[in-house]
Parts: sequence; C-alpha cells; structure tokens
Amino acid sequence: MKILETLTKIISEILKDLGVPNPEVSFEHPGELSHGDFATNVAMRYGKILGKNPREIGEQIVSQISSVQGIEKVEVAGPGFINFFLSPEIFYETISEIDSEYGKNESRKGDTIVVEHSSPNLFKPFHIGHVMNNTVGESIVRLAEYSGAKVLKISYPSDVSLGIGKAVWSLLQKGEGNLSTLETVEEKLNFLGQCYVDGTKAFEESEEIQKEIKEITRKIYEKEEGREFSAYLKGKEINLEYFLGETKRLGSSFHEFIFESEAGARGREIVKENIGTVFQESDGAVIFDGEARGLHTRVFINSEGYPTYEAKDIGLLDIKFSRYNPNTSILITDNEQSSYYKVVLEAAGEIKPEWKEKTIHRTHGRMTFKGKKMSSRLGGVPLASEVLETVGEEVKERLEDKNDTQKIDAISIAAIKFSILKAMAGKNIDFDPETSLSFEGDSGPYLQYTVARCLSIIEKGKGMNLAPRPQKLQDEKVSDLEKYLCRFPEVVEASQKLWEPHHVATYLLILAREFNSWYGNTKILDEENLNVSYNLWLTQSVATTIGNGLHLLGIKYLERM
RNA sequence: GCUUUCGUAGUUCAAUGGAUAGAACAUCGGUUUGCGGUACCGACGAUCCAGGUUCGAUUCCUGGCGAGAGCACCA
Repeated sequence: MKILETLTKIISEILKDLGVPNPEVSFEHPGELSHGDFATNVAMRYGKILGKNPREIGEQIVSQISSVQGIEKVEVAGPGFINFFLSPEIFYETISEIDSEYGKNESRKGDTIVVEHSSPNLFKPFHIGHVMNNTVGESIVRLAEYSGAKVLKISYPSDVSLGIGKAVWSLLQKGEGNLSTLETVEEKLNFLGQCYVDGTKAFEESEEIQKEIKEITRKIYEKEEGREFSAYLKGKEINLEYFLGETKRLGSSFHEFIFESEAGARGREIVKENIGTVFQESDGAVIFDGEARGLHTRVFINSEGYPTYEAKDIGLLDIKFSRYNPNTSILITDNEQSSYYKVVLEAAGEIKPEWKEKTIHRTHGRMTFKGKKMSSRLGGVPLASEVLETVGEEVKERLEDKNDTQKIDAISIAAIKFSILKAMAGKNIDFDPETSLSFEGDSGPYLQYTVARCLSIIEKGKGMNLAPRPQKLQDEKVSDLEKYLCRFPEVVEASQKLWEPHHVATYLLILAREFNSWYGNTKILDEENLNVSYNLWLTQSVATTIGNGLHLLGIKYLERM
C-alpha cells in the first residue's frame, strides 16, 4: 500500500531527528483487527538506544503523524506499539477495484522463470508422490504467472535406467506386437506396468537374464538402432501420453520435456571437462569431494563411464540455462533429495556460479493415509488414480448428483490438493479421506462451497433485479470481511517472495470464514437495505478473490456443488 | 557415527522476533419458519526439556531428549 511508503518516510525522519542514525521502519498487521490495520515496533526497537521509554517515543511519533491523509487514528498501545487505523476510503477504493485480475502484480515483469516439476519415471506408474510434487509445482507455477513473469513449465522424465531395461526385456519376451492389439492408453500402460514387474523379478532370477537386461540398457543409452530400441521408443511414447493425461487431470500442462537421456549425455561432457578442477577421479569413478566442503561426497560418473543422476542434473542445468536464460529456475522434488541437491548445486556453482545462484529448490513431503487403507495394484505406494477413486467415493456420498464425474473429480482434487497446500511445503501430509477433515472446515471443498454459495446469491439477486455495485450508500463501520478482502494482493506477494503457497491457503480460509460469518448475520438480498447492491458487490468480490486464490493453488471452483 | 529437517490442544495444521499462541477435526452445548446447514455461534484444550541472546523467543544460538530423511558408483 502506498500509504505505508509515506509513513515509512515520515517516521524515519522523526527517528533521525531523535538521534537514530539509520532507522529501519517496518510494519505488520496486528494479530487483532481491533489493534489497528498496521503497527510498527520502532519505539520499542529504538527505546534502548535513545535511552527513553518506548511509550514516550511512541507519543512523540503519534503527535507528528495524526494529520497524515488516509490515517484515521494513531495510538500507542501495549508495551510501545504504534497502531495505525486507516480511513474507510482506503478500503472502499481497493474493494471497488476488485475484478478477475485481483491479486496479480508485476513484481517479476520481464523476468523468465523456469519451473520444473512432476518429473516422472517412465515405465513406472504415476503415484501419490507425483501428486504431491505436481500440486506444489503447479501452485508455484501459478504464483510465478501472477508475478507477471514469463513462466516455462518443464518436466524431466527419467527415460534411461536399468529399471527401464528390465521392462523392455520383459516386453520383448512377451512380444512388443501385443501393444498394438490393446486399445486404450490405460490397457497399454497396465501391460507395460506388468512388464516392469516381471522384468524386475526376472532380473533377480538368473545371471543370464541380468546380462541380457544390461545389454538392452546399454543399447537404450547408446540409442543403438534395432528391435530393442524401437520397442523402447514405443513404450516411451505410451508412457508420455499417460503422464500427460494424469497431469492434465490434475490441472497441469507443460511447455517442454527435457529427457534424462539428453541431460545425461551433456552432463557427462561437462563433468569430464571439469575433472581436476571441480571433480576428481577416485576408484575409477569421477566424484565431487563434498566432504571437503562440509557436505558429502558423491559419484558423478561411475566406473563404467556412465553418468549418474548427479551428472545428469548438471547436464539439465546447462540445458535449462542455455536454452531459456532464466532469472530464476525453480525445481521441486521430494525432501529426501535436499542434501543430494546441496551437493549437486555446490558442484554446479563451481562450474558456473549462476547455476547455483539462480536455482531455487523447493521440496515436498510424503503423504500417508490414515483410516482407510489405500489399495495399490502394485503394492507399496498407491497410484494417483487409486487415491482419486477412493476420495471420489467419499465425495459421492456427500453429493446429490452422483453421476457428475467432472464435479466429483474437481472436489476430490480440491480435497487432496488443499490438504497438501495448507501445510508448509516439505512437511509430510497425513491425509484422511474418511473423516470430514478433508471436506469440512479447513478444506478445499469448504472453499469451493463458499464460492458456490456466493455465486448462488448473486444469481438469485439477478432474479430480483439486483445487481452488484461498488458504491456503499449507507455509512457503516468497515467490517473485518472488508479489511481481509483488501489483503489478498499482499498475501500473494508474500507467497511469491518465499515461493510458499500455504500463505494463500491460510488466507483463503480466513476470508471464507469471515464471509460465512457475515452471511450468518446479514441478510444480503434485503431490498429494504440501502447497501443491498454494495453487499452483492462484496459477495461477488469474495467469490472472485477465493476463486483467484484457488486458481493459485491449482484448484477449480464450482458454480454449483 | 556424521549431516539435515522437524517437535505447538486428543488429532491434523497456522503464527515476516511482538500485544491475550490462531484455526480445523474430535468432544460437549447452541443456531430468532432468512439469500445453499458441506454453514454459523459458544465451551473445553497446546509451545519436548535446560540454558543463552533480546525491551520481547513457538521463532534465533548452545546442549539434551524424541521422530523422519540423507550419507560412493541406484534412480
């Protein structure tokens, strides 16, 4: 808000006059609205330096500031806080300007931000861990888009590995021709999934097969033409189609894939070029001596000459930076990889400082399930589709129209995504599809419900010939709802700065609660009320704000529930 | 063992170093024949322990205790 700049300037001057050389003035929202709209702690902060009682300093500042335009009241409170109460016009002005763009800013205008997330392991199913990753990643993408930056969405599929060699081996045993007899992507995928399982089993069984699989893996690495490579390509294509389908269902799309095979080749070259400076040889492998730098040592090229994940990540960095020249490159992974990335980024920084400086690594935790046991086709981690199905069953029970699969999906996804995003990223999530924890109270469906309620009221108003208008005709105290409504842009900015979506989630809950509470003791569609049109405007603004906030979380709102 | 993340009501989560630590779920009690009760109002209930820094600590530092994760050719 502009007024804060004015206040900062004035208070800095006053403090300088009092004898503080370089005063830092900051504002915060008091925990309670009754304490004012903003507060500053400078009086307490500089009380000791000046050898004065904080309240005394506060009074001095207050006496010089009470005439500033836009400030209705200033007072010293508690141990020495200076509380500012803004004039109603400031709030009304903000509210009157709320439209579908509300919350967007231009803090990163002109910048390019690359976000890499949802990187799949081809030939392996899309499981709940990918949902976690996708949820956090997509939200960060949207926060970035709200900052005015050019955002490039990248996924980095793992398309070469021993595991894939195993699957291809089994595919060849069964006959790759079988694939074309299957019709849907799902059937094909199930078939490939079975290949993966069988191949893994076979690998354990005989040394002969191990040899064959390693040979196939080598051919895939080297892109050696032949039956193996073309069977692999077929499988890769099906898996990518599957991946795009799963992520689309969750609300994501991508600009480009960067494949691990591509990054691996590039990474190997770069690592080799830097042997002796950044990397060193040890036991036939090429390593980065992390221990010398307080981290841990990792292998970048193994003794067989293949790039490990580490080298591939170096190659990936090179591709990202040379191709897109981003100001910021964000990547999202499981938090198990945080110390791994520290090592990789340390090494990367020694090769090219900007690779480290411009990269931001955000992590997510794991999801565990309470109550209902999640079934899993492959044992272990449940698949995304299985989780959605289980949650969908719960949603169905609460819905009148049990055949609206799109709606069921939207609500299920809202329940899951919100559970992930309301907590700080990096934490493990305990998701419980059975209790109301995921549907009532602090939940995605609660927010969807609130929007639907708002839209329903507006619709009904139309029928009564009442339209939303931003002018308030009758003077009333500025309500808590109105005040919170005005905070959305600053919440978005804080989330963008930290790349932490949960601030948006927390805020939306407060706003929805304020609205529902206001709804509880205000009859909105009351023709007798002079402010009826304004109240409708407020209702519409709440719907818009929550709708935009949900968008930032990658969640769809619904017209009706 | 070393490194790292974390420890807040019975449970799941909040709290740029600030005022009386906020919500939700669960439990208990309510909601004026009113625009969507998946809602609203109320009650009960918490900072792991010990020091330190600070005007002020859930937050920062040190040391314990406890949980998860990572530590050489897997991805």
